[in-house]
Amino acid sequence: MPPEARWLDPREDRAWRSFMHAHHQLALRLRRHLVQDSELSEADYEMLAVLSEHPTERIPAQDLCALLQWEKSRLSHQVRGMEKRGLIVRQPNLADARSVVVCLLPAGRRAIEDAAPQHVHNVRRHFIDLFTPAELDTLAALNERVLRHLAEAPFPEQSTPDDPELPR
Amino acid sequence: MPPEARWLDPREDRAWRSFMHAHHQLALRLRRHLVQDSELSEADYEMLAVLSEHPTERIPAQDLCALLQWEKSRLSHQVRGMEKRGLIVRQPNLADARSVVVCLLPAGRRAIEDAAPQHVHNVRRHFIDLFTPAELDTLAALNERVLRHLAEAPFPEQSTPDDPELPR
DNA sequence: CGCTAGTAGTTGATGGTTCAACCAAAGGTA
DNA sequence: TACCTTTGGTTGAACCATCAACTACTAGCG
Repeated sequence: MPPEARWLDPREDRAWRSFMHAHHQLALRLRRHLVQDSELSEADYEMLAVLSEHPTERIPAQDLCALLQWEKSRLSHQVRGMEKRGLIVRQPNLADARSVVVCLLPAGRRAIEDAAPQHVHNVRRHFIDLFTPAELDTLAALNERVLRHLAEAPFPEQSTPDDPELPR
Repeated sequence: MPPEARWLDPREDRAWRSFMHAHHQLALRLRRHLVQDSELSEADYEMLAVLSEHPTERIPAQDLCALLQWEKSRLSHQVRGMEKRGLIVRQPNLADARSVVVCLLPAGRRAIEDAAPQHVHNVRRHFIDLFTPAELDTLAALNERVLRHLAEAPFPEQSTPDDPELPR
C-alpha cells in the first residue's frame, strides 16, 4: 500500500485528462446526432450493428455480451426494450435450455440501415478523418494495450498470477 | 446527405472499437476500485480533485463546469449531493448575484486526501504505466485533436458563418 | 427608463448502467 | 442417484447523466 503516491506529472496528467475528456465529448456528440436523425440510442445502434453484420442475424446472448463488451444484465435490459419495439426477438436456444438467442427482425434491419449512413458519416467526421492511417494504427495499438492489460488483471485483484481461485 | 456512406474498413474499425472499449473498461475498473476503497464516486473524486488543486479552494460554478467539461445541470445535481454530505458548500458570488461559488470544506479535503493515493496508484497501474513518456505525448496529441475538432464544430451543426462545412 | 437578449443556476422527468440477489439448467463427482 | 458448483439469464433498486423548462439576474440598446 503506497502511503504516499506521487501525483501525476504534467505529461501524465495531460495524457490522462485528454483520454477521458475526448471520449466523453465524442460519445456525447454522437449520441446527440443519433437521437436527432434516428429513433435509436447508441446502445440500440451498437447492438443492431453487431447483429446485422452477423451472417445469420441470430446471436446467443452470451456471445453478444462478449462482442459488445457488455454485462449480461445490461444486455438483458437492452434486449427487453428493443423486443418491445419490435426490432429484435428472443428465441430459446435448442442447444442449451438456459440460453437465449437474440434475432434481428425486419424492422430492426430497416432501422439500422436507415441510421447507418449518417452515423458512419459522423464517426468519420469527428474521429476517423482526423487521423492518418498510421495514426489510426497507433491509436489502436495504444488503446488495445489498455484492454489487454485489464483483461489480464481481472477485477478483484487479490489473487496472484499462479493462484487461479481464492484459497477458501 | 450521403445516401451511401462507405463502411469503416478493418483498420478504421479497429481504431474506433478499441477507442470506445478501452475507455469503457478502464472507467469501469477505476469506478469499482474507487467505491471499494473510498466513499467517493468518480464524479465526486473529479470535482474534489479540481477544487483541492485550486489555490483558493473556491471556484465559481461556471468555471468548474469548464474545468470538468460538465454540463451545468450535472454540476448542479452533483453539488447538491456533495453539499448534503458536508464535503463542499455553495456560497453567493458577490461579483454577480446569479452566480454561485463552490467551496471545499475540511471534510472534503480529508476525503480527497484519503482517496487520492490509492486512486492515483490505480490510474498509474492501469493506464500511465503501460506507456513510455513518448507514447503518453502521442496519446495526448491524438486525443486532443478530437477535443479541438469538437470544440471548433459545436453541436447543432448548421453552417457556421464563413465556414465551408457540410452544404446541408 | 423599459425592453430584450443572453447568462447562471435549479429542478423534475427520463432513460441508461451497474450491482446484488435471484432462478433455472448444465456439468462434475461420488 | 444426490450433491455441489458453474453458467446463462432476469429482475428491481440505486445511481448517474442528459434534456427541457423554468427562475433570476445582467447587460445592451433604444
